[in-house]
Amino acid sequence: MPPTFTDRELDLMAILWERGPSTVAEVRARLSDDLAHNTVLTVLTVLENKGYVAHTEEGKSHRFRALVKRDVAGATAASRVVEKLFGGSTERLLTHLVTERSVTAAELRRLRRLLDEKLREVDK
Amino acid sequence: MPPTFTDRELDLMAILWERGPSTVAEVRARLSDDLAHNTVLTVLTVLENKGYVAHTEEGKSHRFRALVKRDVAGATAASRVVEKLFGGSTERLLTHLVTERSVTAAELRRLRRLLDEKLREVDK
DNA sequence: AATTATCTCCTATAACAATAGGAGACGCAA
DNA sequence: TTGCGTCTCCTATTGTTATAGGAGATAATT
Repeated sequence: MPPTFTDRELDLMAILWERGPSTVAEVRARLSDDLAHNTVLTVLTVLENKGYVAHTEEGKSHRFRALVKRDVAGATAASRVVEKLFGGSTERLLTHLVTERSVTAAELRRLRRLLDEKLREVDK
Repeated sequence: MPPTFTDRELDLMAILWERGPSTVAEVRARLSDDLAHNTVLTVLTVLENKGYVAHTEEGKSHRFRALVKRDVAGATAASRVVEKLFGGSTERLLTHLVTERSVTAAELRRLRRLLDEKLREVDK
């Protein structure tokens, strides 16, 4: 039931989330892989059938928009990663992200502030 | 090139990572879905063909072990989630995890310590 | 008006995912 | 020694993913 996407579907969804409602041509232009126009259209139609996007007519073409919010999809995906790849430990994923991926000092500081807030909330 | 798994494959890999080298029967016992013995065997064979697991004979049966380390697979998956679902921002995923998933006070504190270390390293 | 580019719609195909049955080997219990 | 359970091996089915060609409409271009 939670929204889940195949690799290619996710590529397209990412584009819709990033630049908002888009036509096939627009999506296709932003796509890193060079797919046929029809291929993109087909994938979008599949996503539509699954209820994850919808479209409105716009002249000759269709403008597709995401119906699922990125955070919702993100939460689902994050859960799965935590469960299956980090042994169910959110902390382990957090640690991984902080140590293995590049995070700027500013981001680290913001995150620390967030942790402080969280901790205050818990302690009280 | 990076190791990537289908849903079902990931279920099995998770078991191999958790309890180490296992026979089909052992994997099957730990599996939450009730799959036929042969189904499990087939998936393990597929994983073997892909080079992600290997097996050694053990009496009548085979003992399968993961060839890919969980962290490696985890890093790959985490990258993908960050790129496609959190707009490429590691910070956003971190924030999501801290605010939306249950993390204990102890974990928060450990994480804060980690951040402090990281920051000291950067500032210096 | 004729050509060209661009769309959707319908249809198709190859590859892979997911699941499992039956055959035959092999050890163990009765 | 005759089954019974368990195992791998081979094979198969159904569904989904990934990709796209051709037809026909329509808008833009010359």
